[in-house]
Parts: sequence; C-alpha cells; structure tokens
Amino acid sequence: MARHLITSAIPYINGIKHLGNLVGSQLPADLYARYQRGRGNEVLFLCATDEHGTPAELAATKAGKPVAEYCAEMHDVQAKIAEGFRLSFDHFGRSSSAQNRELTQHFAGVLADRGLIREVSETQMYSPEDGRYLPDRYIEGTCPNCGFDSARGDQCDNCTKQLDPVDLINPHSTISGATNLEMRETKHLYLRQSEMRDELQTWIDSKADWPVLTTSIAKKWLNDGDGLQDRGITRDLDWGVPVKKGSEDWPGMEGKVFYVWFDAPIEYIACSQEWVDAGKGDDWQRWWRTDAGAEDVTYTQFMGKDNVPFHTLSFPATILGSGEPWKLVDYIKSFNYLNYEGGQFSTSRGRGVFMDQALEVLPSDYWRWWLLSHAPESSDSEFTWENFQASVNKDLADVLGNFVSRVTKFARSKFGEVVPEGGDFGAQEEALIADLSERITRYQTMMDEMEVRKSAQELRAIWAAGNEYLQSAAPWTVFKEDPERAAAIVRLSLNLIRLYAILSAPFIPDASATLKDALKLDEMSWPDDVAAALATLAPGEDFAVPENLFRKITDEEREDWQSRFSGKRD
RNA sequence: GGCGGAGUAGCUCAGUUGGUUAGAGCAGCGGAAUCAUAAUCCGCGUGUCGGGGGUUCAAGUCCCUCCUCCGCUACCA
Repeated sequence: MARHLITSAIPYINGIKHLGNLVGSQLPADLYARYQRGRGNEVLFLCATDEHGTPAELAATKAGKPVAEYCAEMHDVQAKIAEGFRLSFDHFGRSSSAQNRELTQHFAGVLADRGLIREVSETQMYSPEDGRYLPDRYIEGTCPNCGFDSARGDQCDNCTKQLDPVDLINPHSTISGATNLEMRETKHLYLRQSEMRDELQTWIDSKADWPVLTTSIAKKWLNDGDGLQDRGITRDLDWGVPVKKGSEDWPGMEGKVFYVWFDAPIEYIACSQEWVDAGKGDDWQRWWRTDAGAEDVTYTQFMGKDNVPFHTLSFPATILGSGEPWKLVDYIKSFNYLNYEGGQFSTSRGRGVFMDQALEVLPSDYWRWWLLSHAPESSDSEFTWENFQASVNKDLADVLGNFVSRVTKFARSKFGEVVPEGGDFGAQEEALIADLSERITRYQTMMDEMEVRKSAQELRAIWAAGNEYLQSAAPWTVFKEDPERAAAIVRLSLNLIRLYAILSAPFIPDASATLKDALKLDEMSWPDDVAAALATLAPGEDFAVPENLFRKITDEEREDWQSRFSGKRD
C-alpha cells in the first residue's frame, strides 16, 4: 500500500477565499487525496490557516478584536466552509499553534547552529502614529520617476518602476495616513539561501517531471540577477512566532517575530503534530522523518503559482539546511489563475464568487465539478456563468444524473426495486467492459499524473459510455420480446451506477454518497477488474430510486447570479 | 524594463520528441429512440493554428521578429 502525504497551500486567515483560490490549491489537493484513498492507499492530507503577518493584525484591528481572537474566529469560519466544500483534510490546523511555534523556533535554532543565519542591521520605515514598522506596500507617496501620486513603496503602479520607500516624495502610511514617518535602524535575521543555491539548483534540475510552471519559476529565482538572494526571516511585529534559537532567547531579537513565510510552510509539519495531539493519529514522524518511517512516503504539494518560490526554494532551504532527516517534497503541482467573467477575481472589490456565497447558491458538487473540470493548469482559465450553467446542466444533470434516473426508474417499473435476475451478458456487454477497462485505465493514469482537466474529461466519457450502451441495448424495446435479456441489461446498468459512484467520488463526493445509499452499498473498493466490478450487485439485492442527483440551472438563475456577483460583495 | 505563461472552430480547451485529410466537449443543423430531469444516442466542422519572415522533403509543432493578454519581479501573503 503506497503512502501519500498531501498538503494544500495554506490559505491566509484574512477573510473568505474566492473560487480562484479554492481551485488553485485546496480543491485539486482534495481530489488527489480522495482518489488515493479510493485506490486503497494510505493518505495524510493536511491544510491549515496561515495566520501571522501584518494583514492579519490590520484585519483584526478593523474588526475591533484582539488578533488572536480574530484568527480563532476566522479559522472556524474557514474550517466550516472547507467542510461545506467537502475538503477531506485529515486535519485543518493553524500556523499559530503551539506546535508550529516550537517547531519554527527549532528550525531557526538548527539553521543558526549550522551557520545559515546571519544578522543584518537595516533601516525600516517606522510610523509612530501607527505604532508599527510599515512593510513597503503600506507606504504610498508620489513617484519620483513619473510623478504618480499613489505610488506604493515597493513599486509604482503607474510606471511600474521598482521603488524604495525612501525614494517616495511625501510618503504616508496607507493605514493611518500618517506622514510623520521615520527611518529607524533595526536588526533582522536572514536565511542564507545563497549558500544553498547549488544544492537547490541540483535538486530542482532533478525534477524533470514537474510542471513547467513550477520549475521555470524556481529557476528564474535561482538564476535571476546575482542568483538566489538571502531572505529576511524576521519582522518587527507583535503577532507571530517569537524569535528564539530553539528554546533559548536570541539576544538582540527581543520583541521580534519570524516572518510569516518562514513559519507558514513549517506548519505543514506542525499540522501533523496537531493531528496527533487532536487524537486523530498516533504517529506523525512516520510521515515526516525519513529516519522514522517516512522514506516510502510520496509527498505532493498543491498551490497557486504565486506560492511557488516559497515551496521550491525557501522551504526546501529550511529543510535541507537543517541537516535533519525531514521528508522533502516529491512533486509540486502548481496552478495558474482563474479569472472571472473577463477580468480578475478581486477580494478587495468583491468581484467574483467567494466560497461562502458559492455554497449559498448551489451545493458543493456543482462547484467541484465545474472548477476541477476547468482547472487552470496550462494557462489562466476563465469562469463565466454561461459556461458554468452549460457544463453543470449537461455533464451532471443530463449525462450522469439522467443516466441514474432512467436506469433506476425503468428497473423499478419492470422489475421492482430489486436487482433483476436471469438473462445473460453478450457481445454488447463485452464491448462495454472492454471500452470501460480502457477508459478507466486512462482515468487512473491521468489522476496519478494529477492531470485534473483530462481526468474530468475521461470521467465524463465513462458516464457517457453508460448512455451509449443503454441506448444501443434498448432494454425498453427488448423487454417486450425477451424480459430475461432486459433483466440482464438492467442488472448491468445498475452495476454501472455503482461503478460511477466509486469512480466519481473524488470529484463529486455527495452524489457518490447518494448513489451509495440508493444502491445500499457497503463497500466501494476500486474496480481493478471491471468485469468483476460490474457483477457485484447480485440478483435479489434491493435498491432505492434516488432523488434526481442534480437539478438544472435555469436562465433566470444564471442572470440573477451574474448581476449579483458582478461588483460589490454585500 | 527583466523573466515566465498564453494567443488553435461561435464558446471552453486538447494537440507527445516536426510527418498522412488539425481534434474533444458545448452551442448549431439533420436523423433515431421514447426508459429518463424534453433528459439520451447517431451523423454533420473549408478554422489565415495572433501577424510576418526563415530552416526543412515536411511546421500548430523548430529559429528570428513583431503584436495582444496574463502572471511574477524577492518587505502583501
């Protein structure tokens, strides 16, 4: 039995994510996790909320709450929504956990012992009025280059020139508007990634099978300019993991915390400890420590392209640099962006559909199917309500839902709610089994390779194969002359529904569960032998005709939603 | 500006290392069937493969150049 460690990029705590975020990491990760479980493999699927950093502090202030309280609440909100989408995390942790705090401090200590951390004294913009140091993006002023008056401290949106906040004319805080900013000297820790450039380069070069999107981003950072730069891993903030060298204080670093991107990936490991501490598992080391059983683990990460540098370079630098036997990622599946009706999803402008709103409109299966079958793998892809309506109605309601409906209702009307006996399988059934065997093999290959869209395409073809078979076998006609033969066709068709329940579960778990109940299935083992799988439901077993699996989206609904989500949220 | 991705049928997208008449789903048109959520099944595609140039017996596929869209650009996360 293969063992799969699967992590999804951890969503930031600051608010509810939109569908683009969902399809870029959590959803495909869930698809893969469910598939691997379905194949009978052992899976540990982890995700968490990423809770530290300036935006969390500001969001909490805006909400009028202590940041710890705000994060706790938002974690629960995100956890509930994740449940709503049937994201099957074995544990949904928090980067602010005690486990992560300790582990982050541990890594920093080990890295320091190995000479991979250096102290840098630098000057940062400080805003006395805000009582905090300001990251570059929280400073705006007039661009010295083009005169644009809302240039941000890191880059001018007008002329795209990269800036330093000290270059800005009349700089002010975007938080309070304060203009009395001052430069203050402050000391920070830097991870000496440049020392590890060659090691990282060799490692990346060995990953010929990774998506181009993943490796090209990594290589760009490795080779751009003077090569991989050292990275500051501490910040002058209150909310975060206090800087410590293992369990010891770090002289000169009092009052500082680790940079959120340093502790966030470490949460992948800490999350497994949370999983154990929550009583859901009993051994996290066999997933993470190659000296404690993790050498046969296949570790796969899912993320949007904006996360790639941190997962291909920073986090591996932390892992490799520690010199300890931690499990390194084996495959990084990255995604492009999902656009919304000709533009971008926008959290700040409330443009597009957010996870909570999506579930208010339709159950998760509808969304899962559309998003996964249109996942932005090779390039950015686009959500439109028209496409959504067409795909969902056709694929789910017509091809799959109606198949279940026509089979179960015909069976009930002619034979009652019992798998009929009698009749033999013939050439049509053999052809169907051969066709399905081939298709299922392809489906498995695509799923193994995490080719999400192609997997969806193949699954749909497998559903359609049922309709094709039924159409040509035409039990409604055969029944008049040869009821036994019709019984055989219906029996096979009922077994097809069972097959679909198993194969479709990673994409549409709720529909799969409905079918499982309707057919009164007690086991859902993967159909390695298609012929045998299609003979599982035996004559005499009873079943129930389920409610329609999927309803159709009407034109009125589509138009209504189209306008409802076009601009402002709420 | 630099780097990366993309530009293929009305729409959403496939197209391995260059090789016979460029594909799928949807939409559209025609037909069959009537078990089913008017749901299914079969048949039907003359597309300047973004523009231009080049290499080659052969280019959507390689090279050059130009145009358009998107992302990243290291202190947002």
